[in-house]
Amino acid sequence: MQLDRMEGLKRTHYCGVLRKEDIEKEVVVCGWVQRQRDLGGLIFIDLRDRTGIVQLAFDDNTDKAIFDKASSVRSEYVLMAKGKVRMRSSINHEIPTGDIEIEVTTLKVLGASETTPFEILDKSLANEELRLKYRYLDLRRPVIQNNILMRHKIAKVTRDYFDENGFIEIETPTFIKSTPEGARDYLVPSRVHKGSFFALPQSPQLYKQLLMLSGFDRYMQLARCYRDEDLRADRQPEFTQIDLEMSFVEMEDIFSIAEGFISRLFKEVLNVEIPTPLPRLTYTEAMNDYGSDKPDTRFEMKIKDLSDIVENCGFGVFADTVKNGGTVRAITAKNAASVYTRKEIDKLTEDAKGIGAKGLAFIRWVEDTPTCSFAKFMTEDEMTAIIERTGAEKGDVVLIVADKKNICLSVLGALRLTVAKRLEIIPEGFNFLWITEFPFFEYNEETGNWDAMHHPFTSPLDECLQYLDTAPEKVFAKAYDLVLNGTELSSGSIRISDPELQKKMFAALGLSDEEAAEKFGFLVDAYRYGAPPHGGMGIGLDRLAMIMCGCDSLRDVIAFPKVSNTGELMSGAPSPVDEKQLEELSIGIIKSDK
RNA sequence: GGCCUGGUAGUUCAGUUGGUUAGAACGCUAGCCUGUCACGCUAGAGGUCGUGGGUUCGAACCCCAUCCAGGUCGCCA
Repeated sequence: MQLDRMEGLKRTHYCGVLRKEDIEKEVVVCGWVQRQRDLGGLIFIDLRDRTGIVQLAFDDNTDKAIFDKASSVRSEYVLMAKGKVRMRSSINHEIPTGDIEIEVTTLKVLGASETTPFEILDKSLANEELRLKYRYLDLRRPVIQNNILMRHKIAKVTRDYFDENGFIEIETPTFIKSTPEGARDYLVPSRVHKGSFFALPQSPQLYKQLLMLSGFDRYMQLARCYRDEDLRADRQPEFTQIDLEMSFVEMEDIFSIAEGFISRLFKEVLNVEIPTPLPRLTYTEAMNDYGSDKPDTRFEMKIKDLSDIVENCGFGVFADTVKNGGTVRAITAKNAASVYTRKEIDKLTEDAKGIGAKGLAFIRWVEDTPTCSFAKFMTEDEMTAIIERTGAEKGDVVLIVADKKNICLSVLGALRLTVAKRLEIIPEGFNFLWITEFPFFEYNEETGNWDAMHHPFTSPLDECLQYLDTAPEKVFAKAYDLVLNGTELSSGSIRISDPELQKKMFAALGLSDEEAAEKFGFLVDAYRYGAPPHGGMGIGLDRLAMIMCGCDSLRDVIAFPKVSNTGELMSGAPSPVDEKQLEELSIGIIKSDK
């Protein structure tokens, strides 16, 4: 195929912007062929660019040469067309440019295309694996282009907002010192320092804290972050955070900056009003009511504690659990009895067992009186009390888990989501929620140690300081998460700026001075030279874009995403490298039998 | 690493109890067609049934292993 050259021809309009008002104008448009319709003596071509589609018209009687060229054009050819905008003889009400078409006088074929592996349709019929292998074609689809465009708008509004509020964007390094805490690091071998490695940052955490000590006062960055852990629909190994840190602030100041950002962002990008201040729940409330530290509060279905009712009942599973320090709790699924048949509940039970429950007791209220498998062990008063506590009515299903408190709550929290999705009772919309007062310590059953739940630089709540040495479980942190529709969007804290307090925290975590110096030496040193009170947060840009675009997967809002084995299907990364490259780095590959 | 789901034409899928030549739609190619817009009509090409092994007279179908993709648990301070 002989391709044409542009020869000085300039685009005057994007395809999707032409309207009735442009009739009689000479225009030049560029784009890809969505479809060519050859009617015999008449050809129509839908030309597509990132703004939309416009129809090109060719008539056999007007110009035979152009007509023949148009007839040779195939899907996804790249064209440049000059011509006059005119009214269509039959209007297409489905598209914005449906009133007009371009009577083409100059047609240039700038790029030919082989038949694509899948059709470039907005509602693609091809599966994701194929689309990711040919991601550059997938990215031609308007729905994906709109997502990428919205992501751009989000980034733009973010920079505008924080700039207007005195934040300075500062880039922090992406080759940094590896620290053993947290997620697994991606490592980059150093050629100069043989046997030593850089790590890619999991977040700019330490650097942004140092920037506060340097006096930059308000910092933000659209920061690339890396974690070498397994993927999920909402987890990619490389991702972007709206990272920020502020000096001379307390939690409330950070909340109000973040809330101002959220409401501005949703107004500008989606024209949606987010009322502020955003609602808050403490970690303890969230766990007790919803069995999750990132509850989806768009629907109720709160967890109810039945322990006091069943403590002395005749049903051994319940009574023994309570007597052994466990708990018995329930959720009530309204009007679920028709969906959740015996068989369906059995499936739920399997789900529950899969996530750690020993079993699932239930009440399925179909007839006039509630019935359940354990009723024969209960007194009438106990049953009445359970019905009253759970608020169950005819048509409802009550799911009951008896176990250690943390298992019981997390299982019910998971079931709550499963059931709500199945019953389709989750309303549309954007439901923001702060989770506050996280526990500082987390008991590690394997090691018998108390680990930091957030990170060791998180400030404890002032009123908890007295329990540091005596009762770690009573110490809560100035740490907070921002949750949107049940997705953890952001995590942040007020940091410790007092070196003495930091020392105490390291001690409480079982770190000696030497160990602390070894792991965080430069940071600990820095705090000895005048540290302002400061805190901040990191907001997941990808997750935010995903929810704002109404997508279920991060892959839909990332131009070139990774798949579940952390690879990239298009380029085939990661890949083996030359022996020579490894030699320069003094790296050998250990062959494993597995 | 565990569990669940899927892999058949370029694409999306169907494929009965294991039984003759593995089908449909879209796409593609060719021809016809002057107002289409998911154009229409006619004809045609197109398949290692993910891969390897096994059972069987016979496997897309049953068994085992393995690869790939998705979801999820572990993991993600």
